Amino acid sequence: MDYEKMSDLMKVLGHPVRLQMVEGLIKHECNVNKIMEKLGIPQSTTSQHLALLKNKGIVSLRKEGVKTCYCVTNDLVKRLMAVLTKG
Amino acid sequence: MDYEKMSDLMKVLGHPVRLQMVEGLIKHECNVNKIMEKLGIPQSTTSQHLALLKNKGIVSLRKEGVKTCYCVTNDLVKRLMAVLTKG
DNA sequence: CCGGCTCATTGTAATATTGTAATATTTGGA
DNA sequence: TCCAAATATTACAATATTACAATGAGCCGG
Repeated sequence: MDYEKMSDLMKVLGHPVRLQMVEGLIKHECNVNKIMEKLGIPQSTTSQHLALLKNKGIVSLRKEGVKTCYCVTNDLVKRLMAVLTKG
Repeated sequence: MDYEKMSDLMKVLGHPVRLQMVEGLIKHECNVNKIMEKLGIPQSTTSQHLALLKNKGIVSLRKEGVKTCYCVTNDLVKRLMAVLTKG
């Protein structure tokens, strides 16, 4: 087991906003505006968290005109979230 | 789902040393000296990480004379680690 | 009671994370 | 081309985390 890599993954999930983002983006993809409205946080903060999730390979994005739609594409993260929501 | 609580849990696992500690302490309980030798880190550092794991309800301890034996008692964490080691 | 062994706590410097405002970029329509 | 909406990036202050040495505290054998 690669502790650096795995702990890095856990660290990204170790923030309430990102955890909520990930939970929502597993259910359905969503653009930045919707996410920031849903979570009630500023646009730059939303964008930064999403950038982090993207860089860690947790979410992927799809451009739809001027909008950017994010969704979770990481299977390991999906399995981890399943454990969290059941427990 | 309590995002604060769950992200807090993930954050604790978001450190390579603690992740390795938890993985080991699921398999068998261990005292501080053994842990620090195994991981090759100073005693105070070891003790601090263990204190954090204890405060977050991830590990429990048992005094055995002058030694302190730690082990993982948190089922949710055990399930999360199972996902990490399989994936 | 003194010694050493085991572990916990504290102090502190270095580093990382976070939140926000300000600014830049990209895109599509008039 | 010019504008506005949507998103990304940057800069920076505030805060949190981290590692380690030093010190403190508890337990036992002699």
